[in-house]
Amino acid sequence: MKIAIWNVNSIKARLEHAQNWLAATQPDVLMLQELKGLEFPLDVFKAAGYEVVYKGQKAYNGVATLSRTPIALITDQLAGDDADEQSRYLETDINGMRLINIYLPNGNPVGTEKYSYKLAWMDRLYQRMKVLRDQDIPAIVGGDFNIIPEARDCYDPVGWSDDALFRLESRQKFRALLNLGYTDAFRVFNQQDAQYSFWDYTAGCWPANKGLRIDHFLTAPRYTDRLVDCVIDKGPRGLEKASDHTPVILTIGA
DNA sequence: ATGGCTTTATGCTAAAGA
Repeated sequence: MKIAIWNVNSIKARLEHAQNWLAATQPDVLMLQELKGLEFPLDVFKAAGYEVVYKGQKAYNGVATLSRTPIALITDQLAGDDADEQSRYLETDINGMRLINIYLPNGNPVGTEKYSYKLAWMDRLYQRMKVLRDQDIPAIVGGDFNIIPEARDCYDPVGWSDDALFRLESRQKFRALLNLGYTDAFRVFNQQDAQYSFWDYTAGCWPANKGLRIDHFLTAPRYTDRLVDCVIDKGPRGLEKASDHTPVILTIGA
């Protein structure tokens, strides 16, 4: 079973890329982040053979989960803050698998309410992932975590040391998720430096491979045991009018 | 190098992203 994640930075702007990539890659599930709109082009993806559950938002955020088999929506709200109106969370059940699509807040600039929102959001995610673990509901959490886990996941770790994506406080909260028993699936298969999923649009970052690894899959032990592969597909980032993120693909066996 | 691009919006400059 192939499960993919991709921050498309506007589904409207990336519609053609997404269609072409789906047709070429044929994942069973695709979890999209940063739709950047209230509407979602359902018809296009239904015609391609995918069921869609999504939660949009005007201008910002937005997540969608596409599947070739039926999707049941568990919740589109991350527990812990009823006043949170940002569309960043989609928890679904697909064939008995709990799949959670997240767009974790960026958090910059540090020291603002954006940063405290990020940290609080990570605490809420921790609580949810703990509840699922304690209730023996194995989950796969995938998406744009906006977290650089380690120095080898960043082209300039010193320069990024006080950024909300890499500062110690953020990384500690990411490690706390792992220490619940979840695994950063990519690192099961690849120990190399400079394996990035995002490259800034500004001049030279993509050709110079100045990137970040911030799009992740965290797997509960039951799924970690079944991991077959986890790869970054750099292809889409090299296209004209690309998203600044590229897809990551998880393969899981029976 | 001080975001050097890219996207969206009760839009034509500002805000957000990472």
